[in-house]
Amino acid sequence: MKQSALCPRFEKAVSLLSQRWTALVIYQMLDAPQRFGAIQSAVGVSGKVLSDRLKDMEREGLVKRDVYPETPVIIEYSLTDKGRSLEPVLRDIEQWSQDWIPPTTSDETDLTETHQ
Amino acid sequence: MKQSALCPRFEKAVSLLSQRWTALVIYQMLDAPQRFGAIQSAVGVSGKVLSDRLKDMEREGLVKRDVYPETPVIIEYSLTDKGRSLEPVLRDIEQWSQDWIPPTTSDETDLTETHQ
DNA sequence: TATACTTAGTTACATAAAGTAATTAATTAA
DNA sequence: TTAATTAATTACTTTATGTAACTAAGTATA
Repeated sequence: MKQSALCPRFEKAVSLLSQRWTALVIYQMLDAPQRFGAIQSAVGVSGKVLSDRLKDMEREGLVKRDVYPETPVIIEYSLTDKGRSLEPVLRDIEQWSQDWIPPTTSDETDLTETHQ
Repeated sequence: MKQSALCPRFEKAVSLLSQRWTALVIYQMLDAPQRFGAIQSAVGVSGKVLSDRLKDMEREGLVKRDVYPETPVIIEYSLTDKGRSLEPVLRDIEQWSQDWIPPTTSDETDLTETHQ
């Protein structure tokens, strides 16, 4: 049991997005190119896993790594066109979460209700 | 390091969709309610993990499990409204995969090109 | 000059998740 | 009776993720 009847391109896309942290990291980078530490504290991922994930995403052509040889050196991660093209997917997920995930008690500013 | 600055509802939605197999199982069920074995062979997941995943999804209110006491008994899984409401997200991912994931050699019917 | 701090990681180790294969209970078909 | 099917479960292995300490290069501080 290993064969699926699904489109391999779709399966690939899903496997990219279901790597833990990948979607959150891309979402975070929609705002602006960012440094390692900024991404790390924004999404709450460990250094080890973020390091792995950024390498994966670079290999997949979703993220670009730029080294600015200032002093001290600045390493900045940004989305490629391919990475940025996931924005609609992430916005849909964001909207869905507002519609269907109940607010937590700390979300006190919410006035609208979720379904279900 | 464990705190993130992201919306907890969005984080929850992402964590649901980044559970391995969850998106593929929902996608598969968009067609029709289905039995365990049909889902299993359509998406190529092991029985153990599918069993876990269906329980998770039931607990999250995405999937409904119906027992038809025919003989032999038929157990059918279907999407709830909440589960079905993920369809636009999955269609976006599907479209993205067509636009950005290169076809495999076995995708010989493709005439269009991907970017990059 | 020595000490501490920051950044962008890496390493070693522990725990959790997923994969594989065999097994089960209920029922049916040969 | 024996074999097959369905919807799982169990035991075991492999992979992924998490945690915490560490590093190298440079900077700031005492």
